[in-house]
Amino acid sequence: MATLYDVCEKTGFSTATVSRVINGSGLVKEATRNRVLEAMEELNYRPSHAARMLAGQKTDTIGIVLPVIDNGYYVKVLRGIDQVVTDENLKLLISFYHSDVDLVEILSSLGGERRTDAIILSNDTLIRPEKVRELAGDHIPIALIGQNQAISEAIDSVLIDNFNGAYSAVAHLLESQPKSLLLLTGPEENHDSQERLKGAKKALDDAPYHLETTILHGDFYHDGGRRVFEEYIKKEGPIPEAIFVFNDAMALGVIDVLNEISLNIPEEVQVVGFDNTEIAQYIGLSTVSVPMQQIGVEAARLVAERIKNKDVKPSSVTLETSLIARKTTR
Amino acid sequence: MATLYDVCEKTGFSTATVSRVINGSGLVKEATRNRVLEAMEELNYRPSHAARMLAGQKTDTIGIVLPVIDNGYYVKVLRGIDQVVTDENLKLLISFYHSDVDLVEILSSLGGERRTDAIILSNDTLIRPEKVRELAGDHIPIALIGQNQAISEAIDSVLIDNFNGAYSAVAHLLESQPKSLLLLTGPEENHDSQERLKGAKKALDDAPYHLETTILHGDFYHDGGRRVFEEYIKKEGPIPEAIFVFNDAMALGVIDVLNEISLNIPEEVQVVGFDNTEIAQYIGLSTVSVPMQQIGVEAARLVAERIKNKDVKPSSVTLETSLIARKTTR
DNA sequence: TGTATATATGTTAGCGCTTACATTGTAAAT
DNA sequence: ATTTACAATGTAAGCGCTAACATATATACA
Repeated sequence: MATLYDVCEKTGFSTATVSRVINGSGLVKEATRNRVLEAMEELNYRPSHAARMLAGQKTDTIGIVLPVIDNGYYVKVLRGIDQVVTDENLKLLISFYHSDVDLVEILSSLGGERRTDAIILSNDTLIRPEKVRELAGDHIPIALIGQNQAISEAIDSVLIDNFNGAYSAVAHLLESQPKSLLLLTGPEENHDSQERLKGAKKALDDAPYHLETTILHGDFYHDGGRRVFEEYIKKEGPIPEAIFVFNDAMALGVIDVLNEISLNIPEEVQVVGFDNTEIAQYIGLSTVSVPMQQIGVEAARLVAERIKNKDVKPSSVTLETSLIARKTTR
Repeated sequence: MATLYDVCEKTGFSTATVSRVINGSGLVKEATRNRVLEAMEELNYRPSHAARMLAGQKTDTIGIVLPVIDNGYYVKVLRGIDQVVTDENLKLLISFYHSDVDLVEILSSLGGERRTDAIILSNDTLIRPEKVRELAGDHIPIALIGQNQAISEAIDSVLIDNFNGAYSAVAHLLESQPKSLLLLTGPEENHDSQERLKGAKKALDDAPYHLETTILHGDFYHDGGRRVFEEYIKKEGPIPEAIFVFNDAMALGVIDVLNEISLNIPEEVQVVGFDNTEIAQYIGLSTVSVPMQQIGVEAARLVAERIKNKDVKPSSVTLETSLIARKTTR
């Protein structure tokens, strides 16, 4: 494996000069540059990333930590990140967290060991910002994806407008004046879910008439949503005329149940989800669209910018959500 | 940021000893180890990954290069890889390739610059194995995912049994003795598609009766499959009683068309796909299941093993596929 | 021709670890 | 008490770059 020294030897130039042509920094005579380039080519030379990292104190890579990715959601986020990572000529180090691995361990490995210049943290499990900083080594930029407002003030973050998304979902449902409404939320401690609930309630407050509404708590998973809904209709009897499910996965579960008991959608029951997943598109579920890829883009931009320009106050960008009316609502 | 020297200073031990406790290599007295550990803790010391890479000549990370990942397919592969990566205490560097980026550039950056100890290459775009080796730097283990046999002999690889998957798909279709069969393949130059075609033809050869069969070439995308099928039925008239589509995405397109012209599935037309994607599960598409996560696991194992033990002959593992009969076939 | 000013290149000291090899400590064997 | 054999620790030379600083060379201007 050829080193920079080999290039020096072959061309007769010093390490400084060769380094300059590699990095395009400093002045180098055209002829010199060419001879060096040529030698590099002939030797099939490639700079050692490790050495550059060590000497240059930067890694040219950003880390992303995601919950297990089955979700489909994060794939798009990843795409968005990749977009800017490619543009900025960075690399992407990815870590998943799940029961087996410790978030703490991941963060201190990516940040503390300086494997990455910045971290994008998609944080489902709540974690305090000071803790994040401490772990990651306190000097390295971090951006949070989809975290709550309180944390956002201390750390760069990209949020989605859960409130308005939910608001418009319920408003849409109310257009046809259903007599009863069911809200199937996510886990109670989940921030997205909380915000969506607020938005939904506000829409109810703003409604021109009062309607009976029930709130059920789910877990954001298909089967969980299905089960909760199933149990509810078994015990409580009357099926609501409109249902706002706080994510698409659970909405699919609800629709399964509805189909099984042969209720017509949207004639007898209307359903709106949240996320706009691929399956939602495919089966024509009315839902609130979340700009997943854009989330990735913004998060990556945030940290890429922060790498270049460290001490700026944390900023938080909130991305709009929008209702997509399809076949499960009228 | 504390360095190893700070730990030395604080404890009075030499770099060698401290390094030993960090790496658990060599003999260290229990008392010494404890004092060092303690000092590391107090200083909040974390070894610099860059320095270790440079000194130790290894990166503890493996690279994965994937085509744009929208696919859903690769998410699972990623999960599988993550599984072993977590076990083996490695990190994962991910690169996507698409029109914007050069596979050549990716490989020489991951391998040539020694950012990774090994590379897993999911190779849709054919590339010659010598080329891969050359680019990646010739010294670093590479595993191919889903490449063709010829290449597999020169490089570690994990394959899926396309032939038997397709065979059983067609065999399944033939059970109900349809009078006509349509094969909607992938791109003609695609290796998976070629193998599936072979398997399908063999099943036809082995069939107890002869039936009219048509072959159409698609592109593995939903819309492409839809279009090809639409054009076919417009021109050719008679709808086949059985259709084997070479992947689920296109199968979904076909089913859309079938629904639009109000044909009953599976009564009038049966459809089998390939891949067993999430949507296929959801809508009940009969299909051939590909053990995607397992592919990731095997690929990662292959390279992890190869990192430890370089000069072993390339091996190739082929994973079984299996037919899953659901609602689109009888 | 001398001096200032840019331009082009070289010298060298790290960056923070690992590891071969050298040294010292200590308990068992003679 | 001396040798022997490990066990425990230390010394120091890299690993392959970057970049501050020093130097040399070319061009401009007086």
